[in-house]
Amino acid sequence: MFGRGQTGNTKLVKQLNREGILHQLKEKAPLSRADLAKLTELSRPCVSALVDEMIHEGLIHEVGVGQSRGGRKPILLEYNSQAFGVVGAVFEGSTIQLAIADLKGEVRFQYKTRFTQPLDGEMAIEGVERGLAVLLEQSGFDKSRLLGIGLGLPGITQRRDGTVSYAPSTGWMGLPVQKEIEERLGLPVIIDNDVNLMTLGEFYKGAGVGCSNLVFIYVGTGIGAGIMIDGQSYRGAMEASGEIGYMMIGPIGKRGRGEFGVFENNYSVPAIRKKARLVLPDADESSMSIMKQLIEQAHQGKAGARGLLDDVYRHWAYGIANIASLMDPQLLILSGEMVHIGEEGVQAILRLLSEWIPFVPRIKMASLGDQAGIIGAVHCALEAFPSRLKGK
Amino acid sequence: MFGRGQTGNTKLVKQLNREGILHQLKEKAPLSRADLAKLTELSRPCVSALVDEMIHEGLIHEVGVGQSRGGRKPILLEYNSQAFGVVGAVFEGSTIQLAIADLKGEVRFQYKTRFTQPLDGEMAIEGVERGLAVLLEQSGFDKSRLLGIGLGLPGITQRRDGTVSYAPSTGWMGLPVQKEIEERLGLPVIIDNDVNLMTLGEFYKGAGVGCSNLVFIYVGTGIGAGIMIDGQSYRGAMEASGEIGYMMIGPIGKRGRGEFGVFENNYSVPAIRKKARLVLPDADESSMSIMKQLIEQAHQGKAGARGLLDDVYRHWAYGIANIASLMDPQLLILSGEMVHIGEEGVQAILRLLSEWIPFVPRIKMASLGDQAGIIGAVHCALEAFPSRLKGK
DNA sequence: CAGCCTTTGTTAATTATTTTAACTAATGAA
DNA sequence: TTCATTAGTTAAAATAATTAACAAAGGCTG
Repeated sequence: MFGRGQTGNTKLVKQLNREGILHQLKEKAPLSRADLAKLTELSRPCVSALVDEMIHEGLIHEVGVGQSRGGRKPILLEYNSQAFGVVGAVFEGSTIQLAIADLKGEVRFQYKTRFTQPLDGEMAIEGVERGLAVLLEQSGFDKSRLLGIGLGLPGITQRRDGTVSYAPSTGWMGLPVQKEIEERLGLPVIIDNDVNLMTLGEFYKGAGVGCSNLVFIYVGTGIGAGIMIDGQSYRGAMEASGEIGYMMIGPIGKRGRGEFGVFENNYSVPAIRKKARLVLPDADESSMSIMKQLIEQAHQGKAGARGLLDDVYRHWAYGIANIASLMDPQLLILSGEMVHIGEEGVQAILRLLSEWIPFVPRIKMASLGDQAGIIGAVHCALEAFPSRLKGK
Repeated sequence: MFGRGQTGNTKLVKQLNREGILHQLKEKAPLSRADLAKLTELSRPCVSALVDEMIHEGLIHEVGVGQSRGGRKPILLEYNSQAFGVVGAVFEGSTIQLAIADLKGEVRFQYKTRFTQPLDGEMAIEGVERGLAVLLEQSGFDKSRLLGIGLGLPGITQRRDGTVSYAPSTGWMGLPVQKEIEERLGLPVIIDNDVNLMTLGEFYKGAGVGCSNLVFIYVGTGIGAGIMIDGQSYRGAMEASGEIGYMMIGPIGKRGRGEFGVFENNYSVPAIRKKARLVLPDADESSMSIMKQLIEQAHQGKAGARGLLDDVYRHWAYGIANIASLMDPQLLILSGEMVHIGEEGVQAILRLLSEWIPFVPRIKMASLGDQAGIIGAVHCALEAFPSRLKGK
């Protein structure tokens, strides 16, 4: 039934049932006690007792009465998502994003700093400290109501010991980020890879809502993926899953051992930009999306742009085909630079896929933009520091 | 704690605890009641009660007393793995393999038929019926003690409805295998893809023992993979995971839509054999392992063989690199034709991998040979039809 | 608008299961 | 022989769910 030989006692049942009730309330509020009894398949007295207990603890609120369905009017209940809060934080290049969210994961207050230089470890940690202070002050949120911090950063993170184990781009390897920040801020911290958190964000609040089995692909400075299996983030044996920048796609060339991956060297944004320079000497070197430029120029009939565009679609499709054939996900979410290829680009990729693989997955664009990471960070904290432990 | 909002009552706790006790006994028998109390973190009276109940039901046996550890001698208990049995069955090309195993998954009786022609659906079903009859007669095993049948077949199987959804090689698409056999034999049936079952076999009894996070790769007539995540078989959204024969590795060429995959077309056994014919005109066309031949000839200094061998290693390594970068498995198990490459071949592949990816997974050869499938089938049945439900 | 049926929610008794504490049994070592 | 130790059991207490009965509140019908 549950596997892994875990045992339990009546306390476990109670916790399970409390969780069951909260779970329903988070998804389908407002609900009456009677509704909850039906949904959880618990008896009405049991639901009443647990609900009353949780109302006492402040986890649930009564929010008025509902319409009668031919009898006594139901007393509607809602999850008191304001009882506690969590912090989400994301480091990215030279910026730090911070947010305070409620227990539903809705971001209430947000803050962003941009530094003039790429963050080093010390700056980053100090940045979070100062950012949180500002956020608490401006919002008037009480720090004692914060359950913890979910923190996203580039590179491979070891969630267990809270360190960064591999990060060629930032040089933070070996940094004990979690411990440092926990000591400085006096709040529990959970760290995770930035792409994993974007995946979590899209899963809970974006294009992946309602889908328990998906792969999220991000193309930016690097290329990475996040995996949700059975509603749970899959991080791999050494927390290094989703490092698809290392897939063997495109020319292999010569490269230092253990540096950047082949796929990334050929089809990340910087790589495409470099190729574009050869094909489009008059290309816009601004921060404008390289894919938008390519598409525009291809529409104008420029053969070089058309050729490169097709090449990029083809190789991205290789990556997707590899992922789909191995994992058979319910849904694939495209993000980062990929969102700029539009419906036309997706169709081009789907056309290629249908030539190669028998089961073509559903493909959607990411819907949260650059908020995905911070929203994911918030949910990461909610997963790691559930409020129910507070009540006895 | 458990997620997914499931609820329960005291019955659930009891079942959980019974499972916990059985789980320990399956792994570490013989154990005393006191040992079990420590291992399961249940109280001694509780363990005693549950154990006595299961002894009554015939699930557990007392097997004498053990050495005293400074006090009263413990009464040793063992899981009564002979209480019931399961059947494993595998269809492969023109052969049917059948086995009866005990509750530990140890194969007790085995049977194999070879037909002169490739199996069609009707032949296969009749073959299982007759084979089981023979097996029951020869072994004297009582059919009423069989919990069910685990059945492996090539192609993509839908475990839910028990049909074959995709099988270009056998033409069994749409066949309601499960229902047919259940009706004919009066035993519950669970079906699964053959490579998934081999994976399960290696996981429970072979190279993957003790590793909860692995990918199994099979190269034979086709190329396929099986995935274990967190001790559970991962089958994907449409039960089509592990179809790595469709990875984009090697020349793409022209091919009918939705036929065989690119990787498979280039680096499966038939594909390699075809290439070998060009390089080695005097090659042995017998059933001898093509990799053994290649390696032998390469050792004799034949450049053509050496070149093809390196090419095969390189492209298999591409596949492995793709899998490892996406999934970060704890262990990779090589099987089928791959087991013939030996330590030397594995080293060659590992050397390539370490050039391309930062985290090279542990690699092992499959250890069960052609028994992997049938052993997996047996465990598949054990997972699907647990005996504990029998007792009340 | 009175009576009745329905839905919501609570109360009290019952049931299932675990735990705690105390006890018996068996054994090796001093 | 005695004592400390480990194994296993018994009886009472504790926890939490369910069942059955009831109270509260509202709509509908004649």
